[in-house]
Amino acid sequence: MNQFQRSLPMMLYRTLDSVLPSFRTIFQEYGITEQQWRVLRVLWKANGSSLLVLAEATLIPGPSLVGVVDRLTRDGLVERRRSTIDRRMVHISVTLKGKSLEQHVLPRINEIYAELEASVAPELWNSMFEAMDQITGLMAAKNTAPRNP
Amino acid sequence: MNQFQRSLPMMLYRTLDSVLPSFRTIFQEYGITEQQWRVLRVLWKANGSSLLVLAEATLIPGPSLVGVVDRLTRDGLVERRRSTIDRRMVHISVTLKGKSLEQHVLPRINEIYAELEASVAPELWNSMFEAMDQITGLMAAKNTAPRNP
DNA sequence: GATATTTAATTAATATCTTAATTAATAATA
DNA sequence: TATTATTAATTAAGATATTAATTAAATATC
Repeated sequence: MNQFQRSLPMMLYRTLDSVLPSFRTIFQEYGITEQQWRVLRVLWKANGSSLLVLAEATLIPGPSLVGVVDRLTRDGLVERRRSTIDRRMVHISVTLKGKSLEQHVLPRINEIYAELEASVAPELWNSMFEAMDQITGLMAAKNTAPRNP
Repeated sequence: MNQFQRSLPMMLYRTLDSVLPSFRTIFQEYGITEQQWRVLRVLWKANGSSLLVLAEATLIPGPSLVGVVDRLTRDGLVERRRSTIDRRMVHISVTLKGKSLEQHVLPRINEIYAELEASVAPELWNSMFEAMDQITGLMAAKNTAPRNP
């Protein structure tokens, strides 16, 4: 494989492409998308998060998140609530229906997490995470670099 | 950070999110998108590839690739050519305009590849790649598992 | 206290992804 | 050969990404 195929972005894309189908199979059983799962996954632990907080926690860009929450609302899984303290903010909370998915989906997903982790030697797995942490940290610092005033 | 944030998919997404902006800045200078870059990057080395081959090499799904090639054609960077041997196939080749981008874009991108690789200790970098290779290989095997006839 | 600046959410426009279905051509088989 | 199956490309429909602009509310500044 050539330089391009072994570049960091392509390696990351390829790895994602290889692992996502296993998760998607499960999401489809419950009629949700991968992005909807991510939103629910955060709300189960941090119900009532604002859209901005949700965007950061799910890595879903703001403009996309609006649509994701629209469809979750349409399907009766979450509710929008305008903040009374700061009326610019919108809090999202799960409905009973949205909450009830947790006990069904989460165990299945955790199972796959475990399978994946078990498929690589622990030191190798940890090295991979450490490398990604370093890269993410470095790039984040780069994008917060001092700017001309 | 909790279980979810440290899951493999989220780690991969986060890493991609951290490195892609550096590349996109460059692509924008030349008026191309990240996907268009990937197609051109392959064609520069393997001109005349079929759509199917391009899809595999770029990791762009077939239906998306049709649109990407449409816009590359619209912008005069590539051309479609129906195969005379097997008329189901379409060969894509770069125009002079598309070829000329190579010497401008490629060095800039390689520079970033080098910066990224230099930001992590070599053994750690290699471990990360090895881990991703293992995972990709394992999942690929899983999806090629024996099926009931 | 009026104006300017910043922030959270949203909209808009274009591009891409995902899944399923379709079309056209080739290959396989009775 | 006629039929069936397979393959390459495309279309279709809904969901998401990307970038820029907009709206409304809160803060800052004078």
